[in-house]
Amino acid sequence: MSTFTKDYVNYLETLITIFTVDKGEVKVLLVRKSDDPYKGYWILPGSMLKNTETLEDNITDAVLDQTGLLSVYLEQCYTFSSLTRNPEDRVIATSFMGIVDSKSAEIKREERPEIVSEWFPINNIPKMAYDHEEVIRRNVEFLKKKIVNINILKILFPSDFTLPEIQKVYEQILGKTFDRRNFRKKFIALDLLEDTNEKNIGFNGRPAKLYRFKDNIKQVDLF
Amino acid sequence: MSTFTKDYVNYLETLITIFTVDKGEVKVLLVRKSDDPYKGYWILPGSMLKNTETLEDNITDAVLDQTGLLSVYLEQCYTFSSLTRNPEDRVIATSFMGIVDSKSAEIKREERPEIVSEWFPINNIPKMAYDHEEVIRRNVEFLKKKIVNINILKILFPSDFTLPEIQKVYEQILGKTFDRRNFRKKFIALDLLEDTNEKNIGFNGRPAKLYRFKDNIKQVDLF
DNA sequence: GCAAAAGTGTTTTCAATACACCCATGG
DNA sequence: CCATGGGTGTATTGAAAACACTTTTGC
Repeated sequence: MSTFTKDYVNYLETLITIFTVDKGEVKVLLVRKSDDPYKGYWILPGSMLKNTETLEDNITDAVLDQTGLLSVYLEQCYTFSSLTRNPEDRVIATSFMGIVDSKSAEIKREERPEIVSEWFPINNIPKMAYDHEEVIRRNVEFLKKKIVNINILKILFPSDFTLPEIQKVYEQILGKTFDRRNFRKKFIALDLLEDTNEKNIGFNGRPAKLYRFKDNIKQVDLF
Repeated sequence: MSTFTKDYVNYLETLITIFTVDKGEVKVLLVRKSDDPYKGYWILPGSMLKNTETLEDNITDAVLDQTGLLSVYLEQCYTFSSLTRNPEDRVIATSFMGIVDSKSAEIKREERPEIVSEWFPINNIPKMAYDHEEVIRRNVEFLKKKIVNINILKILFPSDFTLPEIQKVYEQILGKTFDRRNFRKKFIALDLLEDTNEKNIGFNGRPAKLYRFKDNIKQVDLF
């Protein structure tokens, strides 16, 4: 560990793990690092905190700059302060969890082709720079606690969706499986859904019914 | 808002809300501020982070210095970055929640009479400096989520305790009441308790049975 | 018509709740 | 003996879990 240039912290950075659901898979958004150290490795979006901004302002701007995404749902997760997490300088990192629906994600990508970010399934994370793999792991744990909340589901599924889709998302994030009949029974009993009277055609097997969330739903926790 | 001396953060500080249970009451440990600004107001223990330490090391040392308490159970809660939270400089604060049993707390106080800290019931917090009242509020919310975990109970009640005592702690922290019979039934069904065959004599009414936690108990959540 | 995935209903089990009386101590 | 607080048992309710067959589509 090199000596630091002053007594108190040099830098505080933000990092964010943005989640989405793409074709039934839960994915996170990563950026490829183009310079040393860790050139070619992947990193989480984020930036150094300036004295004129809050952590939340900073990460909101960084997300727009580095991923093109606007209006991502944000929650602060954890602050990492290991002395060895950055080999060059003393950098503390505050991590956030972000949520965005896949349609918004796609639109932004088309508008900003220069962005070198990519979505990775949470079970198939590439080689990460610094301690970012640990940061992702902790943010996934954080999401596990939050996914029971209906608000996050509403962000992941702003438009029509099927019950099997939502069930698969729960199964990936919570790491367990549910009985289809019991899952449906419980979800419908919550009285959050509106039947669109449409079907999810074009796939194998019997088409699933499409639902959407009702407008004014109370804040409830599932599971 | 004054201008800052450089682009990146000047200071990162730690703050801790230490909880204990004293005669059935849930309390937090506060320190009286002896200099301006906010002279005479109360503050949370904590200190400025140096480049040679982690947040966790820093808060552990600060707790020992400022309160005399050793071996406090720690969990990081939240990082506060409002531009106006400190009127003198840009200071970011990472807050921790701490837990200590009342017997350890008392012993340390007797050994360190110069310490100017005091325990306050969580429903009767004095005038706090800076944004420390908000920090306490958020840390109490954090404790609410954690008190369901048996490990924290084991720290609060290392030695013999009665079921009505534990029930009262839950009621204070969660802010609701429980039926005595159902609380007891549920707690005993968890198979965490060992009957000491002793009674809590010297109080009004029928003496309560004294219990202790079994040695090798699995990690479970109540409620 | 067959493979693939979705929809549906019933029974059982267990935890949560509601509730009233008796017991042990201090004063 | 009485006030105070602690201990105990039962009945009800509701949610969770276990479980098998039928339906609709694509090919």
